[in-house]
Formats: sequence, structure tokens, C-alpha cells
Amino acid sequence: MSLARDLELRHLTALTAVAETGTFGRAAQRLGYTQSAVSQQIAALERTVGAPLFDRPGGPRPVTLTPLGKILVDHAGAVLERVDAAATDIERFQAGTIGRIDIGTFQSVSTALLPSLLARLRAERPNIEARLVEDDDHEELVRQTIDGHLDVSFLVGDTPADIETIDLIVDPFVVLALPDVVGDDAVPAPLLNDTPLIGEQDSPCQRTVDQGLYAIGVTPDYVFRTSDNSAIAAMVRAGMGMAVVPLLSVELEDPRIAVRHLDPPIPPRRIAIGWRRDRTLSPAAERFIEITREMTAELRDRQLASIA
Amino acid sequence: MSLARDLELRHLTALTAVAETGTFGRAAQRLGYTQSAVSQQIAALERTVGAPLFDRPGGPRPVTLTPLGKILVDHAGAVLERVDAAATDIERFQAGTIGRIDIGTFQSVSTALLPSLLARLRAERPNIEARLVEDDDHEELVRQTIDGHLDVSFLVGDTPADIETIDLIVDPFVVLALPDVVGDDAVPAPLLNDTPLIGEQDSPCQRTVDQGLYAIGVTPDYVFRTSDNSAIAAMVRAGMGMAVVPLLSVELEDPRIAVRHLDPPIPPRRIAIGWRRDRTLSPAAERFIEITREMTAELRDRQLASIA
DNA sequence: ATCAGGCATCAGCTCCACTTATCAACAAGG
DNA sequence: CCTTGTTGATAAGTGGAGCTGATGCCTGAT
Repeated sequence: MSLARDLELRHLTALTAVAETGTFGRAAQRLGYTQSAVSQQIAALERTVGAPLFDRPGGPRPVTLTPLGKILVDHAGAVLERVDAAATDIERFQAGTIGRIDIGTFQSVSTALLPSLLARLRAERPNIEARLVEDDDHEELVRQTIDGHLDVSFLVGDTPADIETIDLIVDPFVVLALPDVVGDDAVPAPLLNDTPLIGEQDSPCQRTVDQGLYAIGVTPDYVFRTSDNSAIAAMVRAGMGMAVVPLLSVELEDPRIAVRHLDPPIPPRRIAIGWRRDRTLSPAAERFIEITREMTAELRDRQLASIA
Repeated sequence: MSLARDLELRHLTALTAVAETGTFGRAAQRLGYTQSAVSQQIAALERTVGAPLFDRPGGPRPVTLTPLGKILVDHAGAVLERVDAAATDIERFQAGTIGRIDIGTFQSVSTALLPSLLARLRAERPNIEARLVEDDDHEELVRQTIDGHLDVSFLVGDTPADIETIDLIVDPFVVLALPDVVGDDAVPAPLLNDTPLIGEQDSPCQRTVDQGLYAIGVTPDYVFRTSDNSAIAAMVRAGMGMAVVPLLSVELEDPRIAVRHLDPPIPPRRIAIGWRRDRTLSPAAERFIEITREMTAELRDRQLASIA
């Protein structure tokens, strides 16, 4: 007969119904039961509580709550209200209109992709909360995706088997130069050996660039390094030299800067979005993935159209 | 499958147990069920919610909450906490250590009886809240006792059949006078016809006094009226005249004032405590009634001893 | 490849909760 | 005073829900 053990929500709704209608019969009618059923429910509740909850005056007069009944009704109201809140919350969550998404990302995605993705998500589902964890270390993102800190994460490179991924976009490394020092076609790799270069400060991305250059026989001669992408473009525009950067980080609209492929190319980064395999995603997260696929597909088409 | 309809507390406790232990089996052990039972409970819960709450990786690895499961666990925690609060609250209420008593009273009881009663109640059960409704209209107190606004009420005079009462004390009307103008025995009624009187301002109590005086052949000649009891005593002490007041309102310790019975007496007020018959009283209210009986019994003895 | 640990499923049984029907209590009205 | 209508309680019966115990299947580890 311990209270928390045997208490049932059904009994509490019956209690409030009787308290509000004043008779067992009307309460039963409201709940879709028989009078007998409500009578037994209240009796059961009184048994678990150990004392009467209603005074039954007999005859056609309405029953009234005992002092104990009043107390329990108050609590019942609070409990049922909380349950109701849970119900609507869950409904909305399943409809995808509320929820929280923890997204793993790294710098180029953060600057080039995420703003428009999040803007669209926000426009579509304004009550979804997105949290970003930015880390340029691929392994760290993978780890947090596996242990559940992240719902989804943008990734490059290989991923373990228990991460499921969708390839989004291939981000080639391109050469930024002044239009008059390069032709309309791809830039031949040896040219870079005779040219001062502008680069990022040490970062996983920059290391990928350098390894790629060495692999095609280029020994880069950096005359300037910065962590600011737009500073790189400014340096190139000022004639300081050329730069090898991921296409994603390039503002494509500047006619004073030529964007050219390398020949032979450096292996491009393949950007994907991934999540823990066999873990259920929230509707919100699924929608985010879908939005990401759509918008990167559009971006891919524009990219192909805009580069020589 | 509507949520608020089919949700059961048992399922929620199972949910939190599994979430905390990480496996169905250990959760079952904690709850005193078999693994199969917990499995079925979670399955039932998932059926009412309409989506999985756990990801089961298979093998010896622990199950993990889905995003939906996390949400439901949060709500379950809140609901169960509320239920727990209700349980302890009810337990304490039934033990009589908490609760609220609405007490009906009128002036002479409020000043002469209630302070010590409430002091003792407070000393004994400090967490019981007492609320007073003071009204000198007997009928009003009866009405509020019947409709449930009052748990118990002090009453004088007749009460309807559906009020159950316990007689507490007989409060005689006595004469206040200077010791040297009255003897040691009861004051003969005719004496009052030759004496200026001090009385209360118009009130149900004063009307009872006047009717009583007329009934024994006294036509009162009031030279002063006040609503302040101590002012009446001061006037008598100053030799302005005599007063006829309920004994309860007299501070008995003043040697400069004689307290005498009337001969013949005015019918005294019989003070009782009453409550709605066939309504369950809270343990707190029952204790209050008991305290009142004890202390008024003591008072009665002291009263008998202290008056000629 | 076998083993162990974990959840799902099935069959069976018990017991609970509801319905139907009837009873008892009480108030109101003739 | 008796009748009538309204109310809750109760008994019996039935269907289903929930638990147990056994088994199957999946997965990771030895």
C-alpha cells in the first residue's frame, strides 16, 4: 500500500473528475466509464491512501472532498498537468517543430556552409535549437559523435564503421592569383615553385595543402601566413603572390582574383555529414540533414558552373 | 494511443530505471521484476508514444536513450518527483503534523480562549496553519461551517441538526462592581435598578445581556458604553457604576474589582465547539478539538474556584 | 568458432478492471 | 407516512492486461 508504488494516473483523473462534477455518475459519464467503475476506482485509491477521500452524504446530494481529498486533488492537478505538458511536448518533438541539435563542425564549414543552413532551418522551424561544437580535429568530432555529445557532425576523411555518412560536396584545392599572371586554364604545378605563396597559419587544413603540394613536386615558399581567409584574398589582390586554398573558403564574386584548378590537382577534401549508426535521430536532426543535402547539392551545381 | 490517456506511472519508473542502469535486466532487478516484464513495459510505453525510446545496440553493450527517450525521461523525472512529494505530504497530513484548520470564532472566545489554545497547538504541531474567521453573528458561523468554509467553529446557542457539537464551558453573566458597594454574596437584581451601568456598544452579546436584565425586572441605565472590555473594567474601578458582562471577558486578577453572580441569574451562554456532522475532520482539526476540550476543562475548574 | 551477455518473444496463468444487475440509503413530495 | 427518484455500494461474471519462465536470436569477446 505504499503510495508511490500503487498510485495510478487513472485513479487521479477519476478523483479530479468526481471532485469537479460532484457525483460519481457524472464523473463516469465524462470519462466514458460506468458509475460502478468510478466507484471502484475511488475505492481503490482510498485503499492505497488509507483513508476516505470523499464524504458521501447519501441521497441525491453531491459528495464532498474530505480534507485529505482536497490535498490529494491539489497534487493530482499538478501531476496531471505535468503529464499533459509531457504529452504536448512529445507530440511537438515528433512533429519536428521543437528539439535541440548538437552539430559538429570545423572552420571552413562553419564559415561557408553553416550560416545559410542554419538560417534556413531557423526560418522553417523557429523553435529548434542548434548548438555548434567547432573543432578542426577530425578525430575529436568523430569521438563526440560516437559518444553521443553530437547528434550529427560534418566530417572529412575516413570514418569508423559505426558512423554513417552522406557525402555532401567535394571541395577541391584551387589557386588564387591575379588574372593577368595566369591563363584561363589550370595552373601548372611547377609554376608554384617560382612564385611566393600566401597561406594559412598551421592548421589541419594547411597541413593537407602542404602535403599535397609536396606530392606534386612543389616546395612552397610562404611569404605570408594568416588565419584570416579574407586577408589571404587581400594579399593575392595586392600582388604579394598566389595562394592554394579550399574552394569553399573562396568568395567567388571578386573579378580581380582568378580562381584556377591545379594541374595536377591535389586530392580534394570530401566533406560529408555523419552520425552514429544505429542511433535514432530526432526528426529535427533528420530535417537538418535533409536541408544540408539539398543546399549542398545546389552549391555543387553553382560551383561547377563558376569555375574554369 | 493518446498519451495522457494510456500513460502509466509504472512505465515511467521502468523508463528511468532502465535509463539509469543501462540494461533492462538490472532495471528489472532494481524494481523487483523479471527482465521480461521490463521489456514488455518499455515496449508498451513505446507503443503509446509511437516511437522507440531506446536504441538497443545488441550484444553486451548498454542500451541508450533516443532523443525522444531523453525528453520523456526528463518529464518522467518531474512527474515522479511530484508524485513523491504528494506521497510524503499525505503521510504527514495523516500523521497530523501538517494541515490547515479554518476556525470560526467570536470576540470573547478570540480574546479569552484562542490565544492559549493556538499557542499550545503551535507548540505541539508547529507546521499546522490555523486561520481564524471572526464573526459575532452566530448564524453566519453556522452557515460557513455547513458550507465547508470552516472546519470547526466556536458556537453559542442552538445549532441545526447537521452540526455536531461538544459543550465546552458555561459562561455566566456576572456583575462587576467596587468591592465595598457589594457584599461577598450574589448581587440582588433590584440593586441594578438603582445603579448606573456601564455596558458594551450594541452587539449580539450586549443584546443578550439587556434581554436577560429585562427578564429579571431590571431596566438598565447606561451611563457609558464602549467596545473595549478593559475600558469597562476601568470605569467600574473609577466608581462610575457597575457592569454586567460574560465571565470569560473578565481579567480575574484585579483585587480592586469584585466579581459577583446575579440573583436571580441571567441565562448564561453555553459555549460549544461544533463541526459539520458526517464530514470527515482532518487529524489536525481533531487534535485541535481535543486540545480545546482539555484546556476548557481546566479553565472550568479554575473558574469555579475563583468566584464566590 | 564457441561462449556469454543482452533483449525479444511466446505460452500460460493469474489477477485486475470493467460491465451488468441489484441493493441500500436518503431526500423530497404527495 | 409512504412512495419515488437519485445516489453510491456491492456481487458476479468476463475479458484483457501483466507477470513469469523458457526459449530464441543477435552481438561482441575470448
